[in-house]
Amino acid sequence: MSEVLKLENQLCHRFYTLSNAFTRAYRPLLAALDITYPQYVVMMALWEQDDVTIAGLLNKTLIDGGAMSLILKKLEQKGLLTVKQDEKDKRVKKVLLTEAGRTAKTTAEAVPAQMLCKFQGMTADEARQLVILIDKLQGCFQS
Amino acid sequence: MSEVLKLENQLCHRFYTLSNAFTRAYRPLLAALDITYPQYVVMMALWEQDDVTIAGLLNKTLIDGGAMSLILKKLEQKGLLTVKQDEKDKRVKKVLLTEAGRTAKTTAEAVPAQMLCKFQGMTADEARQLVILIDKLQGCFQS
DNA sequence: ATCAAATACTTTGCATGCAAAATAAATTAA
DNA sequence: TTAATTTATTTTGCATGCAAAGTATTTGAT
Repeated sequence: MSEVLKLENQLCHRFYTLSNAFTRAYRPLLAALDITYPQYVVMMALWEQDDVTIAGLLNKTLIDGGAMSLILKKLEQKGLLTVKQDEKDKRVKKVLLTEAGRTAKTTAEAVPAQMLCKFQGMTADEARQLVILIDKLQGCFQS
Repeated sequence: MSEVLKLENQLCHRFYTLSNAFTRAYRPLLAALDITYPQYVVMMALWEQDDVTIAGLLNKTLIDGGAMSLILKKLEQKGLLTVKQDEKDKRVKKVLLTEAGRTAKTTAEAVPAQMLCKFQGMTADEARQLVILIDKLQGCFQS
């Protein structure tokens, strides 16, 4: 049997599995905010920098463009943000946090610590090393 | 600004991003087989071990149960596998590769090498280290 | 033997992710 | 200036992923 096609030898399958595991693990933690994981990613981007274009959000989050349209509608319905057209360039839309959206950040501050609790099996050094290697892999896709 | 909510500090976002990048990168490579990435995962599992139950496939691939039902239907339509009921326990279904399914493995053998071409930026040692650390992280979710 | 609890799968409803087509507006070229 | 092209965003059609509900079949307990 060829080793190259064995599932346990696939780096891709590890990322597939862990990405899904993260999404599932975040769900209960995000229940207090009533948002999904991708919506949380958008909110994190906005908490860092407000009043950005949708293209800017796409670049930062690397979320699919089609999905972003829906996600922004959902977050707008929940009252966490608003979308306004740019005055100068009517093609462009700017995304702004509402007061509720800014307030939600306080609730969200508790989330990362809760997630970190699950990772007692790893040392801080190992986690740092992991990030370095993943970023190196990430670089392989850009080029 | 609290560092804990910054997107670039999130391990989860790296997995999210890379998992999606893998799926996109596989698409052109799997075009010859006319299957999607999750379908490829199922096929890899079957090429390793044939005549398994659906529960067995779920355990091995960690694909969602609901999704698996659809994926097996698609692969059956494509003529790569068949599903038969177990004689002894009628609740159980066994998944079998067709001759075309087994033949497809030959075509698939070329895929891993093509994917590896993209990772010239990483040394084999770094890749090994990455796998070790990811598996350690994986362990955190099981417990 | 009979009924409740456990198993193995499938179905459903909602939320993306992906690629490609469609819109609308701004920019560039002729 | 007008038409062709580019840019920003949305829409569409298909394929999952997730949780929960639904089915069918077996096993277990009384």
